[in-house]
Amino acid sequence: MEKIYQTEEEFLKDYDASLYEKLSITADDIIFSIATKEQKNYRKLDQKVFSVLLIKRNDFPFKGCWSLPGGFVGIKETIDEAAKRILKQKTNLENIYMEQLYTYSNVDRDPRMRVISTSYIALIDRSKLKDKLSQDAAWFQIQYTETKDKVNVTLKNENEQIKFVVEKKLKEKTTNQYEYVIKENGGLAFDHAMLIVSALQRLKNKIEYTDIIFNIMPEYFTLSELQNVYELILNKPLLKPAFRRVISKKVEKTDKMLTGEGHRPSVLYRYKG
Amino acid sequence: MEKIYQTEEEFLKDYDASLYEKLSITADDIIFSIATKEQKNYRKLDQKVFSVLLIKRNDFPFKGCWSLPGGFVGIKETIDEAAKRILKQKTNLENIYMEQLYTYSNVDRDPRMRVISTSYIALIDRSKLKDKLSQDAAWFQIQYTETKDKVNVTLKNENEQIKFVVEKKLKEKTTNQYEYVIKENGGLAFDHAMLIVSALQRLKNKIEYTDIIFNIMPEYFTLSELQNVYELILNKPLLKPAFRRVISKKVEKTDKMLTGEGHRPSVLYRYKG
DNA sequence: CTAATAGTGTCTATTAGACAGTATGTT
DNA sequence: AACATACTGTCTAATAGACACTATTAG
Repeated sequence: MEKIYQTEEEFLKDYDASLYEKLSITADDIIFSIATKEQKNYRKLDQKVFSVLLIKRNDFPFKGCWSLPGGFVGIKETIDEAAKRILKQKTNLENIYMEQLYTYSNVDRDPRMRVISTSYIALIDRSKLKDKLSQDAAWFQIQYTETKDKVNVTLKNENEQIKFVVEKKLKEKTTNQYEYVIKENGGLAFDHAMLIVSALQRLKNKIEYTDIIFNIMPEYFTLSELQNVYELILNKPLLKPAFRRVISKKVEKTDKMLTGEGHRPSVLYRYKG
Repeated sequence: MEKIYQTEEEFLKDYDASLYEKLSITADDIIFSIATKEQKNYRKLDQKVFSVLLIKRNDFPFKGCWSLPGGFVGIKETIDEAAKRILKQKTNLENIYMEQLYTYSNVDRDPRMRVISTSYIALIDRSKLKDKLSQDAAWFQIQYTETKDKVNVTLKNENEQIKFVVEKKLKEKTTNQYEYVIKENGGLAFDHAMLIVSALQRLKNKIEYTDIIFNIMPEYFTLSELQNVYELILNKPLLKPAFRRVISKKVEKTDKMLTGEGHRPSVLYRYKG
């Protein structure tokens, strides 16, 4: 016969937490940053490069594959804390912009067992990155093309190239929400090709109506550099006068200049928080 | 000595899933809808009412308190499926607009044990609600006022009134993200006051740049009704000509009219998907 | 006729798109 | 000098804000 509890205290004392089936949860970080690639022509501006951090897996499953940095959430830890801990392990950085993206719960995401994964976007200003990356980690340049129903992504580092294709399926027309289905995963672990595309899309959207971009920029930057980063992430060219008009509300001039570039120097700006 | 695995298959066969500490996950639904309250003055338009569905808890913890509909996610079920199952249990509705909101993982959210909760927003067009609600469920009208750093919410049904206050703490200035901290929870279970405020904010944002509102509207509606719903959710009046100009891209005229209202009849429109 | 809402016209202010021009440091 | 980029001016098109007006029905 079931016992009738009169008070919450009494109930909690007897509560058997093992009654419910449990599962494991991981945090996966999609860490983006901007790097600078020097140009050979002394007159040309240095090119900006948009990249994501990947980890070479040292264990099964997917041993030897590249994957997003991730790990199990401890029993006394929030998912946010786990996401930050993983970021710190790989980059030795703290106080970095992070945002929860989505919680994925497909039953067969992980071949080992039932694992739910919450993904986080992190944006790193590389000038803060003083220490070396953890030795299993590497930056991969992101280049992508997008059509109405497909995203093609190429990730490159000095030695390797990963290409994958994700299909966009309209899930909800009222809100333009898509479901992303991996068509070719290019050897990436788990469903990480999909997580990267989701993160890219989120970043691309947010860049249009928030100031999120300043988290990936160094403290001082020229307006051309800033425009360049916008263009890289949005994947389309912007008109200079319009860009300057709009961005001028968000930034402030400093008395610093960027000189020695083989052409007219430019004023350095700063985010007007 | 640790065994060295040569193939993934071999590794998976031996993998002991119990090695990692596990936890439970619940799905919580924040179900919004619009109802119509008849006016006494025959000339006046019926008033729209914005509401959320709450459940009277029949078990500890928080026995007797109102809470959001929620429940544990099964081991063979995705969180999305759980969220839909819960919605169906309480409203007998399927194919309803649902969207994942956030995953909360504070260690002490639930007094019983470590529980992580993923919240979902659902929008219901009440004309689809043919069956009675489950007997522990009730609609509560939402009214709220908002300042720079606080949200005051009143939930009302025929017999009861729940008032709660949630503080807004700016978490990230670049993206205007807030952390919500419950100041008075008005007797709601768990951290549900906070979940309701988060969902309200998300809805309020999305209504401005998506067509999400049409999920809460019946198939045919007048532009005044639609404007009324916008105003209820945004909590601010809109100018009629501007509203009509903008909304005209999203809706189409039908040949139906709404008559018998004590004044000039109005054309019924439909969402132009 | 009147109350109440439906629906339109228009003026102005603001913002976005496009292009052409001028300015300036480095080699 | 010439190259490459910095930076500005201005015209036009599109959009948003504000207000006043006309139109139509039930009672």
